[in-house]
Amino acid sequence: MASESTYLAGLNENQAAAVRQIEGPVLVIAGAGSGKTRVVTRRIAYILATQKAAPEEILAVTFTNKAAGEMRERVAELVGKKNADTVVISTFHSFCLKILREHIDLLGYRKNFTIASESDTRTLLSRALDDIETPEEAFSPGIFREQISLMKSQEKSDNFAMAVPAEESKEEAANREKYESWLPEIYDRYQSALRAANTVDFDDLLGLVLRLWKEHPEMREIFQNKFKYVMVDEYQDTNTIQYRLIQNLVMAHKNLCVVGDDDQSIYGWRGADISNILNFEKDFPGAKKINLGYNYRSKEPILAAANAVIANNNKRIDKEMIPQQGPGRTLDRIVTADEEHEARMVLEWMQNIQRKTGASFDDFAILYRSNVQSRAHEIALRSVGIPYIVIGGQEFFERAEIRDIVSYLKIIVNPWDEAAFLRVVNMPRRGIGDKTLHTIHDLCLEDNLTLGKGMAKALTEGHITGNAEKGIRNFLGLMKDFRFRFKEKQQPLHEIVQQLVHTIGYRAEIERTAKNPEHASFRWENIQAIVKAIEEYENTAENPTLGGFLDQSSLTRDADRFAKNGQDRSVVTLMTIHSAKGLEFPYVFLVGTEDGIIPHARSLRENTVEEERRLFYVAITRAQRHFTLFETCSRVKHGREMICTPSRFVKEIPDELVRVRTYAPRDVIAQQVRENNNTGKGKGAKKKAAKKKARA
DNA sequence: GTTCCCGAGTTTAAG
DNA sequence: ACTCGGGAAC
Repeated sequence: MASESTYLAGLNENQAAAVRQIEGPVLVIAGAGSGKTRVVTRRIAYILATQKAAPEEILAVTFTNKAAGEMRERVAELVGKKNADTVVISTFHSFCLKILREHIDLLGYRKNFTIASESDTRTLLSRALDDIETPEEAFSPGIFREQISLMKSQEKSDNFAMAVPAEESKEEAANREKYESWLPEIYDRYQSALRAANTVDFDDLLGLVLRLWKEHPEMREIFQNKFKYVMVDEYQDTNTIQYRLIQNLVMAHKNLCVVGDDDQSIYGWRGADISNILNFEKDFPGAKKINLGYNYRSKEPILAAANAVIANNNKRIDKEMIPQQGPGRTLDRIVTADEEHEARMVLEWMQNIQRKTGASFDDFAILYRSNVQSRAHEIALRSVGIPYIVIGGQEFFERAEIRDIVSYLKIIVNPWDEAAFLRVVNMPRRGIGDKTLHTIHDLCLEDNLTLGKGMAKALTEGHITGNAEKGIRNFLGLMKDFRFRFKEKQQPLHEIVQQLVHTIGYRAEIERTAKNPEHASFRWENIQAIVKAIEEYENTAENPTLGGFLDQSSLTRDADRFAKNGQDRSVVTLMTIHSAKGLEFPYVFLVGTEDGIIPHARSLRENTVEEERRLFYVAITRAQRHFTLFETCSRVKHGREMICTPSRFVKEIPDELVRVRTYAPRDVIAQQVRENNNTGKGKGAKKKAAKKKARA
């Protein structure tokens, strides 16, 4: 192990101060591009060098797997792989999952619990809604799901008040009150359903650890003693539960270093509480506050634009990043006619830059506010054969066929998993429909039975007959058989899964339901990919089990996967601004810079424009060399063509920092949109022809 | 009486 | 892509 001073080399004064200050509470304000990861990784190495803690006594918590992976890699460069692998570097969710796997029985769950995916929670909520007394009212499960998640992440399981929008009509207020009045019952039913199914949702993962520590203080002590130094990355994004977890953990020694930037707090919608970072010095009296202050990433105009925009926020720590990369090209703002035109201009612009600079595809990122925006750009890129990768959006583990197989595996691991059961009990179809499922469900509710017992009862008491009975028996037999095979461990996991796919006749099912042969082979390839993924897991995990694979896949999105493995060839990256946080690219294109896109329409209703501005700030600060804004004059939303106005944030960038290039006359296009919408049928060739003229 | 199939309208962001 | 509602098919 090198001496302590080794790890201070090459750092600026404040960075070094943050590394050296290992005792007591420390708040590091790490603006965009300030060398945050460098500071955290050096700090870990520094602590090790002082020999005040062993690697396994240091905990670093991040929000994403990607951040954890990168941190681990860079710690390894400093102190070697063996040490780096022993330091506990983990996301909140996987940290908590590990604890629950060992101790959840103290809370009355079984240790083979499964993690409910987002769609699982939707299934359970829909069921709960079916069960309530007044079915004539139309409820959207999504609103309950959102609200329940928010309540859980803010640790307010008894406060059912929903947020009141800035401007709320009488009708909206009545609607909100209707939801509020049902919320306690729905919450209760949903939570019982999760519990009965021996499943936990993502929020429970954190909440249950907190409960464990509260109800079993000796458990908390174990972890308090284990971790002598704790670090939290992206502290501005912590929600109340995460805040309480960290507080509980460091209570005794207060050796806590949090790193964050209030200007990059963009997860308020999922319960992140920016006051956690704003109040840190109050929470931890005597805390050292260190502002990293210098930006090593972006050229001057980029940073100047970002600084100017973010200055319009009221709730923030006043600060301005100081550029270290020298002067550069001003920003460009490209005004286009519609989405297609925008996508073509992105191509043209990219090729321009490539011709002038020789930049590779890897150097470009196309960022957008919402995943739906990616479609137009994918089509355009494909049309000219430019390789690209879309991060996020429809992810591998979210695909229907993958979820089917995963659901089978979940039931094998956890026979009570109702959401998984509902998904596949009739897939491929076994003649089990709504009626049969309701019969079973009602029996379970009535006598408080588990799924398996309810089914057994339904069969023995003759509630289910004919095809449905055959189907259920068939399904139960199948589960029993495969549960046995997995338990025996005579073959590798992936081979048994392959057999499962074969036994249920999934290939035929795909052929039968696919719209065309290409679709069928695509879906079949996905199935092969998951078998491959299991094989890969078996080859890398220390003690591979089916449950272990499920845990891993529940907490990993393929965005992380791609980031880790890297790509052999150079590709353009497409992703949301949210997924781009923490990344940097020489050339960044932000598309759809219109009011209603960013700031998102919903944020205008709900009065959360400051968070949207931070999002815009995050987008700008991803760029190293050059930043380009793209906007359109018209856009099809919900099947109707709409006139767009430039994002208010674009107007907040000082004129001298932007060069505007208009490739479509806004007023002419607005007029056309009005005409098209008036005549009713504006879609198709006619409209496109008119647009082409406008551009010419 | 159930289950199956098809077309319609809709989706803020992530672990 | 996913959920719904109506109507055909079993």
